Amino acid sequence: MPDPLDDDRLTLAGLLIESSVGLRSQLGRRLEDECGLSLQWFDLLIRLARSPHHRLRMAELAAQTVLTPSGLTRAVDRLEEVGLIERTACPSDRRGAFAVLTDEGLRQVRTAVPAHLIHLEEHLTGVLSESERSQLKELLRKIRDHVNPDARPSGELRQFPQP
Amino acid sequence: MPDPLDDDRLTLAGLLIESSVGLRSQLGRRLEDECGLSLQWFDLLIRLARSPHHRLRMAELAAQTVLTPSGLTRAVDRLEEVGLIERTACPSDRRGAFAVLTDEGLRQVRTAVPAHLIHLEEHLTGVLSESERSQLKELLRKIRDHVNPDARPSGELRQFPQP
DNA sequence: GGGGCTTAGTTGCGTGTACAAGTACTATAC
DNA sequence: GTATAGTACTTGTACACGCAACTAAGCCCC
Repeated sequence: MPDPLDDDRLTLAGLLIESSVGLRSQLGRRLEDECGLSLQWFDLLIRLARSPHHRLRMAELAAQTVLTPSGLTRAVDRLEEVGLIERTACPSDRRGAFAVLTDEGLRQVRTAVPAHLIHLEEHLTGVLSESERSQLKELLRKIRDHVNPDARPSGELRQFPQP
Repeated sequence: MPDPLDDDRLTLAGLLIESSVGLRSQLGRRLEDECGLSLQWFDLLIRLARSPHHRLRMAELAAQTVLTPSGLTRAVDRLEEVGLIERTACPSDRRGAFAVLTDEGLRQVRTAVPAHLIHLEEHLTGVLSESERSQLKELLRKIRDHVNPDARPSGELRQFPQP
């Protein structure tokens, strides 16, 4: 009788989590050192940068990221304080708010992205062949779609309804 | 000229992080509801359970988990308070401390693991075929070993020097 | 058009975390 | 053998996060 403590699925889950946490910490350190942006901020900024008009509703942004709506509110507060994003009211729904990238915010993302791509290459894609990368992408997409179906775009540009 | 914002590597990194975060939040919720253990605690307990004599040096445990030494100290404090683990002095190095699973701690892990395996099956391995699982495992192992070479065992039982 | 119900976002509060400084011990050098 | 450097862990402090409760606005339906 095999000990359930040795189950293979535990290993797989452990590897997934360790890879991700390890990668995050490496990328975060590099980005912080070289661009003065936390990974969290960079993540929010780049998602806005990739969206039409450089803006997204708070709820959409929250769904795409690691944050709860509450966490996003504070994060956006901080980003607004340093002038990288702004809030604007939604004309068609007065409850809603858009987070909009400022010019300075866009400038910072565009500066940070090339550095980030280098880090990515060093810490992630560098150890994988072309075909491994696409294998991994498909496998992870399955998992992501299953555990968090709301978080569609993370590179896959989806069709946003124009605001 | 392709926009660097659309680079494929960003997608891959995003998928990895989203998968892991999504999985963690699903697993954490289930485990909390059904076993009264946070994923953090479960992670610590299971690592001890898989180690010889059900014990590990604080530094080793910290390296294997998501925590810094400081974070681990508090986490172990809390686990000690509820009687799931204990600290014992290291005879050969009086600076060091072992975290040791108590009988109650071991009991709780052994109770939680079967439930956790079911959750794992539902949220992770269920969407993958046998061959996809082993593909994914090898890919992730490469990444994990690259981003966090200290975190060897997460299923791969390594040979510990006997204390 | 005024009750109920839902949704979008924000705030109060407790908890958990990391960073940096501190303590106690070990190892190295001379 | 004693000064110096390094290691293993712990504490002080500050901050970011999630949960739950709240406000405000939209939606429905009679």
